[in-house]
Amino acid sequence: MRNGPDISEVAALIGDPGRAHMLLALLDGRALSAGELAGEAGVTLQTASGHLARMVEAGLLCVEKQGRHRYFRLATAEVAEALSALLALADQGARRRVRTGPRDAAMRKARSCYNHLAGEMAVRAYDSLRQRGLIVVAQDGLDLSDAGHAAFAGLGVALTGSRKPLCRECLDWSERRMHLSGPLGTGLLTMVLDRGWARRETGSRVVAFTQTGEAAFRKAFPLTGDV
Amino acid sequence: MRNGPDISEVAALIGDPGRAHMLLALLDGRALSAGELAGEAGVTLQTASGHLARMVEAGLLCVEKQGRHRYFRLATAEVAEALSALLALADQGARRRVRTGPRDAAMRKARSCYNHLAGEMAVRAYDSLRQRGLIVVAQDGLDLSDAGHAAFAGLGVALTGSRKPLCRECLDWSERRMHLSGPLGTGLLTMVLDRGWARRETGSRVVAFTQTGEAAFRKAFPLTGDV
DNA sequence: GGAACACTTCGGTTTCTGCCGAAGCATTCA
DNA sequence: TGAATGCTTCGGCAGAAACCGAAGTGTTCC
Repeated sequence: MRNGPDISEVAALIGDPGRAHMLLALLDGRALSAGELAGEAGVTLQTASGHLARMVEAGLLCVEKQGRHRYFRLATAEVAEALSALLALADQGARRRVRTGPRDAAMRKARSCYNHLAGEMAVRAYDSLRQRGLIVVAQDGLDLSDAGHAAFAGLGVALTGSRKPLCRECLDWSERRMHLSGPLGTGLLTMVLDRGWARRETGSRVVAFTQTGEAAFRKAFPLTGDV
Repeated sequence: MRNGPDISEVAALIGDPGRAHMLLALLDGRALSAGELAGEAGVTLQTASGHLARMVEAGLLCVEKQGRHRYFRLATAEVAEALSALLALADQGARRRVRTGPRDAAMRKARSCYNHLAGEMAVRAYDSLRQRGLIVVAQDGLDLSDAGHAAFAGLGVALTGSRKPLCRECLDWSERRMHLSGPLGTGLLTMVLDRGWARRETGSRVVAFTQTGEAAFRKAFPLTGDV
């Protein structure tokens, strides 16, 4: 008998295997059509349609109509954060029986989260920026210092548009550390892909770095203690 | 059709209104008996017992047997984090219809989260410590600098025990900012209560500061820009 | 216009699970 | 030892919802 927002409604929505599959498929930030999501969840189109309608109604997803397709994506960064937190929980629960497989190694190293970079490489970038004073704690979140602006301009990351909530922190479920999200995190991911330092693995959230790409990334985001 | 940890299982568990009520009741970090939790959820004892058994089995809760009572508490900080993330989601969903009531003002100002302090006051303490260089980004999380150790000793916060993951960051669902968790966050909360700067409001997570207590807190954790 | 396609809505079946009454353990107190 | 208390287990019921077949809406292509 308590007031306040009702967790159980959202949680129950995520609590259906079909819907959970769809949400996880969208966690990399891309927009997928209803048909693709139905295939992902392993249900028929009409079942998926019902699920999607409910998730849009609840504010978990947003829709973009394009011709005879309807593309769905996660509505807000909060949704991605909640999913990440639940992933960490489920992971912790499963960790008792099985050891993390070799397939997960690539996921731990680098993957896309919502629309930014996550994993070891993302945490490295975050720590490097913090250490070098390129991002600083501001009144409402993190802010990019002047030197930081210069550094990102040098890397070819465009940071136009509203610069108010330029960068945010996001908890990393494999590293249990913070990494960058927000426009800055998004710009970082697109930069890495544009430069060919890494490419998305089809059908998964893995972001696979090339050997030279990883070296370039490490050089761009040095940490004290590096060789 | 995907591998990886199964979110839906945990989410479905949290997705039942009764279980969600119990979990939220435990979010302040205290241990409650099965009977108290049954009352909280508004169900009979035998129903609650089933719910609790399932949540323990899933690793959401842990039990401590004491005489003929069984006390339940959240198993890990990850559970509290996931609940906070879901709270943020549910809050965002509800924000469309109703405006946040006056009762919520106290919650926003200060409340207990798991076993540490959250809300505006907690964010202030975190920012102050960051600004003054008393906590620094370390290899695996945050670390307390030597000056930080001295400062906390001066405040009477005991920091014995394993000092490895001394402080962690935790996302604040009302402020959307980081605040302290971990031993340091716990110590902060107990210090505030011990000194009589604030007291827990019975039956809620609100931590109510006294007028002098708030002034003392603000003095102990100054921010540039203060009067 | 008609066919193909992407998706939604409707209706009915089936499965799941939350719920409580009753009975069963375990612990404490007299 | 017996009664009271706190909690768990069992069994059956009732409501919810996930699912798919079939039919309907809107868009594109020929």
